[in-house]
Amino acid sequence: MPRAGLNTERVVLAGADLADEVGLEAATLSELARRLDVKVASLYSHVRSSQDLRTGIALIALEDLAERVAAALAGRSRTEALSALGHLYRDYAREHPGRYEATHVRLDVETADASAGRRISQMTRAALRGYGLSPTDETHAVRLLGSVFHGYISLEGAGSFDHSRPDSRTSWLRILDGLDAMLTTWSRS
Amino acid sequence: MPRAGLNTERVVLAGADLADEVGLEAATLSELARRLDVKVASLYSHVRSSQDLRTGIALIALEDLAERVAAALAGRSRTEALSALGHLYRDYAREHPGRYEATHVRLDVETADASAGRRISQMTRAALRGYGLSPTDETHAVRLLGSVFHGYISLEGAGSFDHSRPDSRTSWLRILDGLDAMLTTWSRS
DNA sequence: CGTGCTAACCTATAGAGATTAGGCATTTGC
DNA sequence: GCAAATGCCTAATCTCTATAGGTTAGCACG
Repeated sequence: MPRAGLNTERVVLAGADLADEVGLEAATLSELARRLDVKVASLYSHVRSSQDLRTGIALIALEDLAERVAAALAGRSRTEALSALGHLYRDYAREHPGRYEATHVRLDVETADASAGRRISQMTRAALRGYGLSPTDETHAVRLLGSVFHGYISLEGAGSFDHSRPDSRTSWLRILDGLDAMLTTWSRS
Repeated sequence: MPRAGLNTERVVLAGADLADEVGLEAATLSELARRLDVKVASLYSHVRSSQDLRTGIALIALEDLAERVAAALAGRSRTEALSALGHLYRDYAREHPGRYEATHVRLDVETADASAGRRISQMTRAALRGYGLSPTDETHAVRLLGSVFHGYISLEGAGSFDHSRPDSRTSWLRILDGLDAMLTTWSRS
């Protein structure tokens, strides 16, 4: 009988696509095997465990994001950079909900250090340089932005803003605007 | 043989305690049954499903939070109210990580409407009244605060701020301060 | 061409959790 | 002290994860 011709990369990519379709939680090895038309045990030649699959998806997603962040920040600073970042994350989460979810699974320290996550936070920090913050405030700002982006996208994804006016996009624009004003003020305090 | 004397409330409460200990994910009916010294099937007399258990934990947590929010906001407004809210959520998440996690599981519309969640958002809105925002901006502000609180606590819980300076509490204070300044500015725009 | 290695895939097995069906025993209300 | 309701049980079935160990496709090289 013919082989499926899998390897680790293809399995993880298929896992990422599956996660985008059905959610990270429901992206099980069993379902993945079904889609790849292969027995479950066969997948263990390519990934160590289901947790390992999730980690792989997270690493893919972080690479994706790092690439997009780099493109979005090129030639932009302050207001423009902030806005670009905000839209970028929100769009990515809508386009690839499973991958985005994977972005927030807990990674062990070495894996996290070796991931594209570091690059992303460095780029974010660089993008904030235009606000002229102190190094400490720059750290606070990176944490703040991470929190707002993650929090908003997570609540929006959970449907928290579905049943009230105004629509979510309006709030998002207003919030990005507010963050810009806030960072502008910070540089003077 | 003597009975354990369970009912729905006790089961859900034990589930909440278990979730605080081992995390919501790991708070399974099997483990719960073990702790209550009862067979798994017996729990189905009290909860419909493991999803139903999680929903129950979420409702308990929202009630808890509503109570604390009411106490924290009494006699406070603007800066003080905002700060009280921020510390309240962060403390609750540290004290009851499993219950806090449950707070963000997706509830169906009717359940969510009947929960203490509505009360919480109404109280939050009322607490912001002191900033003199337009009704629309008040909505944006409630969404912003929800996002920052949820996002920060979630990232902090995932260990994202563990391996860099300054410590997390310092950022939290700075962020609450920044939000206060931002809302103050909003009222004039 | 054929020998043989390696990677890809398989069967079989086992344990954990969720869920349902159906039965027995303990309480509780009268 | 009896009937009904309640609390708990055994047993069976699914699904998913994981491991052990066996088979074969397909290439690399003589």
